[in-house]
Amino acid sequence: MSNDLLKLENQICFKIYSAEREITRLYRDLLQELNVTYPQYLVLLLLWEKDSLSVKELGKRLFLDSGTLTPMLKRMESNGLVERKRSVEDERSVIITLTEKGEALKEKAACIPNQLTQNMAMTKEELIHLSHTLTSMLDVLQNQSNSE
Amino acid sequence: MSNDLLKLENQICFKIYSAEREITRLYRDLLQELNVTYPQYLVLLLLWEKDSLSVKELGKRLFLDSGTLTPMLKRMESNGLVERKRSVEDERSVIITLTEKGEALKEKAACIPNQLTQNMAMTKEELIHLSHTLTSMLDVLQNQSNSE
DNA sequence: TAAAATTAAATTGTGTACAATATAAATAAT
DNA sequence: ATTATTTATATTGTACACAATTTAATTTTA
Repeated sequence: MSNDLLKLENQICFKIYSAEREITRLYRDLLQELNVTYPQYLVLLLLWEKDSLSVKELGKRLFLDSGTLTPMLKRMESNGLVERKRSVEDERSVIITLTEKGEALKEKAACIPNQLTQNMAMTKEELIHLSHTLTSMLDVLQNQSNSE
Repeated sequence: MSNDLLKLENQICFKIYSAEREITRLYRDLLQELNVTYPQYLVLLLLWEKDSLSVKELGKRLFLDSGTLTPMLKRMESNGLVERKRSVEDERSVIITLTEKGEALKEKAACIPNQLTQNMAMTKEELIHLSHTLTSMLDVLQNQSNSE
């Protein structure tokens, strides 16, 4: 393999690593008013779409385990955004539901995607192509980690 | 703006967030033998290229501040990979240099980019295009954060 | 040159991530 | 039905990441 290609791949990984932090920073600014972090916002997005999800379901959708989710959901609970209740049918499961305050944040958050897209300053074509590239990359990477 | 576009942008940010973690996981597996993390590997890459860099210089290249670097470099020091010494010319600066052990890891790490590229399973054309897209995105985002 | 401003690291505190392990509930197997 | 296995969370410990503040050294400025 050419040295150029090795360097290129190194650069791409570093760029993805850097891009993730830049995007998190963008969201941090926009989410400051809502007093939530980007991962917490991701949880809210799922709950706004369909309230009442188990920790397991959230973890499956966000690719996060209970070691990350449990303390995060407890923080969201103590901030009054969600409630955590053991499922009646299956006492192993914990069901997360939105409080009124958590539900109400949806309106406040409505402007965020718009602002973010403006900050990213990419054409629709670029966005679509990038999305496709990342999807095929994730398909490969996530299948690797699931089939271990 | 169309709702599709808003959703698309949401998805892209989440994909970048997910891709970063998948790549970190790939590196975690490959770097396990070297007993370093991906951010530590990034520091080593810079030092292997040019030994003796200040914390400030490392932070500038990696977009990390002393709050992240100081404890990380201390861990690398206690693992015997680098040395930390106050600069003689400017006592505010701390200069990081490789130990023999840190220098020796370079050989062991030689196979990593190759293995990683195989795992990413992308064509050279895709890699180049992705690199360009991320570069222009980072140019915009990082200039925003620097010009605040 | 003495005071003010700037700079480079370090420190403190909060919030992810994740490996490894523990715990308790549900399901499968004998 | 009892035991074994699996499953869903929780816990523990390590390592980033970053905002905010502190400390000490260097420059700038009055």
